[in-house]
Parts: sequence; C-alpha cells; structure tokens
Amino acid sequence: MRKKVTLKQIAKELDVSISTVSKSLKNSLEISEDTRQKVQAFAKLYNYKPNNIALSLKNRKTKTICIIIPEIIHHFFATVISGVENVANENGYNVLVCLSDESFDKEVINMEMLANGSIDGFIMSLSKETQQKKDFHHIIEVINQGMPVVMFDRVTNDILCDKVIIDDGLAAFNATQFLINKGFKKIGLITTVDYVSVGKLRTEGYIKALKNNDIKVNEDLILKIEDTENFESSIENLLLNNELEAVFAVNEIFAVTAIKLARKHNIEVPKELSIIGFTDGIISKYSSPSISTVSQNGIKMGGKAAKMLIDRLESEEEEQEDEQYSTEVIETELIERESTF
Amino acid sequence: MRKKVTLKQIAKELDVSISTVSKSLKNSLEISEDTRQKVQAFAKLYNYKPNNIALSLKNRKTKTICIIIPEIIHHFFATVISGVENVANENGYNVLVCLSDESFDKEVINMEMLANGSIDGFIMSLSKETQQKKDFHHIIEVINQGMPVVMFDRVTNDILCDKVIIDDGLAAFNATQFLINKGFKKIGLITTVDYVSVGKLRTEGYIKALKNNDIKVNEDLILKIEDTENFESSIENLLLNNELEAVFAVNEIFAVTAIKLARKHNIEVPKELSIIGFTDGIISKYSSPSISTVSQNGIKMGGKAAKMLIDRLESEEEEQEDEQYSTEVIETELIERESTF
DNA sequence: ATATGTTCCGAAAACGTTTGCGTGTTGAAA
DNA sequence: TTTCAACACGCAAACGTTTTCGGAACATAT
Repeated sequence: MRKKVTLKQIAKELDVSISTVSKSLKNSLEISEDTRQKVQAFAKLYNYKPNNIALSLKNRKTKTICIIIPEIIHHFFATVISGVENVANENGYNVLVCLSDESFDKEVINMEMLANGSIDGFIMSLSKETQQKKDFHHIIEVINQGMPVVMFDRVTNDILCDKVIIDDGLAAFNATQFLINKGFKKIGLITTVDYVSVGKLRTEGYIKALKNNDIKVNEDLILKIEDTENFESSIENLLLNNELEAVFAVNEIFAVTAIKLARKHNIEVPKELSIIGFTDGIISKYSSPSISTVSQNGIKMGGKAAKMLIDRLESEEEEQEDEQYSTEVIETELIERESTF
Repeated sequence: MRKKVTLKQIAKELDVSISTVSKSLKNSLEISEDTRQKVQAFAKLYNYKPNNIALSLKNRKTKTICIIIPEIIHHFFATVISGVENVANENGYNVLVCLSDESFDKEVINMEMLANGSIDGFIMSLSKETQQKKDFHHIIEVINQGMPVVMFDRVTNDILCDKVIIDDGLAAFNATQFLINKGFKKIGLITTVDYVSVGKLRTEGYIKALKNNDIKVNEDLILKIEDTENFESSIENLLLNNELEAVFAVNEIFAVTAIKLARKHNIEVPKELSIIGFTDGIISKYSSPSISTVSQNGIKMGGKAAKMLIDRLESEEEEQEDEQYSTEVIETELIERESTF
C-alpha cells in the first residue's frame, strides 16, 4: 500500500525545499529547467496529487456546493440533482447531497454542519415542515455569514436570495384552461394542503382559470390531501360522487392514482374522464394510459440554480457584492399524452 | 454581514492566546474557571463554530464519504442513496454524490478528483462502460492508497474489497420458478446484454430454472437489449411471434413496456400473459396492472454499504487493518401484484 | 531563604499547500 | 578588482485547528 505522497516527502527525497517542489510543479520560471524536470519526473512517478483539503484551507474555498432537498425518491428532485451535478462538474465543483426528509430539524442540522467552511454555497428546496413553521432563521443566518444560497421550487418570499422556480400558478392555469377549451366544465382538482407553497399556487391557478371562464368554483370538486393520510378513498369519493368530466392533479401520484381508481370503477380514461397531471416524471410516461402533464424541467432547473450559485461565488472574488438578487422562471410545457381526450 | 469568527479573532479580542481559547472551549481543566467562562460566553455570542476544513486537515479525515452511481434517475439508485445518507448521518458523516452517467471516463475523473484527501472512502456501483472495458485500475489505485471502497449491486470479482449485493441469479431463478409453478412453459426473458453483470446473472438464473424443470431453453424467447437501441419493436416481436404464456423482465422499464405493448395488441395481462419484473420501483407499484416483481431493497443495501464503509474507517484507527473483506448479500423478495395470475 | 508543588497560560509544531521576498552564487561589464 | 544584474533557490507566513510541552507566578513546606 502506497500512501499518498506530499510535497514535503518529495522535497526530502530530492533534497530541495518544499517551495522549490511546489514551484517546479507549477512550472515557475523561478526554478531552473533542470530542477523542474527532476521534480516533475519524480512527482509523476509517485503519482503526486495536491491535497484538496489543504488547498481548501489555504484558498478558503472548497469547490463544493451542497444541495438540500426534501426527498430524493421524488423523481423531480432526482432530475434537479442531475442538473446541478452537470453544471457543477463542468465548473469544477463537487456536489454534496443532503436530505431533509421534509423535516425542519434535519434541515437546520444539515445547514449548520456545513456552513463552517465545508462548502461554498447552498442550493435548496424547503422542507414541508419548514414551510409550515415559517421559521427560516437558519437560512438567514447562513446568508448573513456571506454564504450564497439559491432556492428552487419550494421557495419563500421571506428570504432574500437568488431563486429559480416555475410559474406554478400560470402552469396550473394553462392546464385548467386546456381542459376548459376541450369543453369540460366539471373539472376536479386534486391538490395538497395549502402550506405547501407550490400546491397552493397551483390551486390558485386552477381557480383563476375557472373564474376567467365564468365557471363557478365548486368546493366539492376540490380535494386537498395531507401527505400522511390514506388518500385513495378520498379520491374515490371525488370520482364517484360527482359527475366529473376532467381532473387536474398537482402531482403524478395523484394523477396515476386517479386513473387507477377510475379504471376500478369502470370509468374509462380518457373517454369518460380526462386527466392532467403535474411533473413529467417516469410515472406519467410509463402509465397506461400515459398521462398528459405539465412538464417542469428539473434538469434545467437544477442547472440554472447551479449556474446562479457559481456565478455568485466567482463574482464575489472580484467585485464587491452587488447584492442584487434575481428570480429565474423556468418555462413549463403541457405535454399531451393519452389521458386527455 | 457577520463573517465567521475564528479562534484567532476571539483570542485577540479577549487578549489571550489561541491555545487558551481552544482549551477553554473544550472545557480543559488547564484553564481557570474564570477564563473558561469568559471565553465560552464570548464564543457563544459570536456563534463560534470550528472550521471543518481546518479540522479535516489536522485530523486527516473529512467525515465525508462519496457514493458514485451510474444514474440518479433510476429509482433504485435513489433509494440506495437514501439508505447511505441515513446511516452516514447517524454516524456524523456527509455524503457526496457523484454520477458517472454510465461513463468510464467520468468515473475515473470523479475518483481521481476526490481521492486526494477530499473524502474518507467510496461507495460505488460500476458504470456500464467500466463493466464492458473491464478496466478497474482507477479503483485499484484508490484502494492501494489505503482508501476503503465498498461496491454494491454492479460489482466485479476482479477487485478485492467489501461488497454488498443481492443474489441476482437466485432471485431470477425464483422468479422464473414462480412462473413455472403456475404451469407456464413458454416463458420469455427480456434482459440486457451480457456485460452488465446483474443482467447476465439474472439471465443465468432464468436458464437454470428452466433446465431444472426440464424445459428446453428456446433462444427465440430470449431478448437481449442494448440500452441505446429502440427496444419497443423488439419486445413487440417477442410478444407476437411466440405463443408466450409469461415474461420475466430484468427491470421495470422492460416489464412496463411489455405490458403496454401487450395491451396495444389486445393481449390481456395477466389473463393471457403473466409478467414479472425486477426492482420494486415506483413504476411497478403505480402501473396498471401493477407489476409483480423481485424487490431489491435499495435502502437496506445503501445502509449496509455505508455501515461497512464506516466500520472500516473507524476500525482503521485502532487495530492494524485485518484486510478481511466480506460480501454481504441482501435478501430479495418476490412481490405478487396484479400482473401475474 | 530555599526547595517543592500547583495553577494557569502561551509558544510552537503539526496537518499540506502557495507565494512574496530575501539571499547566495554566478558571470559579465566597468 | 569592484559592481551589478540575473538566476536559482529557500525562508517564512498564511489558512484554522489541536495538543504537547515548558515556564511564569504564586503558595506551601522545609
């Protein structure tokens, strides 16, 4: 087993100073051609690589960014990570992934652990619990220490920082309008409870579309689901007790479950019931019938977030921080598949 | 903006030495009660937290482990990450996620980048390309440097290290036997090309089950799919040109695609065709009909891998490394759902 | 007054780098 | 012979910790 070799060891071996070795490896003209060659050959032979930790300490930057997400199992978040990873790697950054498990405490612990020099900046999407408590002191603290934070998807107005989101309201509006254009009037909504920011926005978009078309909003057609509850029977009720023509679901799971339950009760999709989901994940694509959905491009979102973070990191070096935060909106797209008529 | 405070700053402020501050914060008896209190109060006020990078450099360990996976979009790999994260966090470790994108080069680059002090150890699943090239020098190099590596799922016998796998052959055997027990004889196999280790093992399990039951292996019923090709028509051919009674697919995508194409040609699942998949992912659960499948518990797998890695990391400190590698086999389970009769 | 023991604290090394600056050696010009 | 530039290299500081060791100051015992 050959342990990693350091500058010091090379220096000792070659009987020169550490600085000479360092400069030689950087091809500094300060060092004679001769010595440089010798050092470089030796370094190559022993496969010398500078110690990243030492560099991080010296440069006071780690070239590592951390992404905190509520759940990695969600396909959408996985795609965001993928997007972040891509542009991070392109720019020589590594990606540390932390999961909050939708828990406020885990979010706080993670941030506090890493805000001590381990990383250069955060990309994050709020946990449900954090959104519910509206307690953001841990994030504000980090920002005050001068560490840049970029929030995505589940964001809050209570924090000033760069953000990248989709226009959830508009996307929901468009999806609903799409159904209305098909001639449907009795359109159900399966959504989350209001403290989930994106759920709320999508609900608002749905309502706005109905109102815009002079369709009365019927609370019986709106189903707000707590994550913990067993929601199958609620959806079943919605499908059976109303003469629905269409359903807009704010995520894939709700959409595919609706389809499944419809089939169970011999309601044919899309013939008797059109369904639109949200998030173009693996479920929508492989379900049968495949699900028409609002696509939020996670890769693009992650990439954009990473770019914003890195830009800020690299600009901090030169100029004095301008402290101009921006919010990027990623385009969504309605993908028509088999679940709508 | 209050930048992070260091020992040095506290020392200066309080007009004591750095060592006094450090010791005070550790409640060392060397320091008078008085001074300790003063320092601790000051540190708390300024929210002092030791700099992790400096600690890493000093202790020569980072409390960070890296997991390298081929694709984060695969649900299975996402669950593995989740498992790794859990036990890593419990033990005070952070998790760096790297994606190889199934590319040999990216795998090499990632490992080389991080093997220089950035992390304490690797958990990894081989990329397809690496498996194809059978070039493992980058991994061996890292191990030789004394950095522990734990491989999972896609492993190789060419490397000596800790491993955690499922018994792919046995699981496939059991799945096939399950179909045989139902009375089926014409059982199709949709698998990957042979260089994907798990694909090969599953194919072997399938064949063994057939032979065990004196069923002739019919090459026409075996479909080996390259990832790049458009495999829908191949599957369609398999379904149409043979009087299949059942299909065993080595992953979710193949299974759900088979179901979809069967429906397209009015072959009813499971009435006319039973289908078993592999990997208990989100697709199998939400497909309709939902898919019977071999469940490989990713969370457990990741957790086990993390535990093995951390155990090795922490044991290295005390004893001399025993260099006894082990391979853990995670139990699989056949989950019966609607796609089998 | 001297020896011994406590208590409290600081200097310095170490982890592995990078880099500004100082210095010794050389050769050539004056 | 003296002077000076150019060259080649080493010293030391810095990043932020922890920890060993030595030592100052004081109190107590002889």
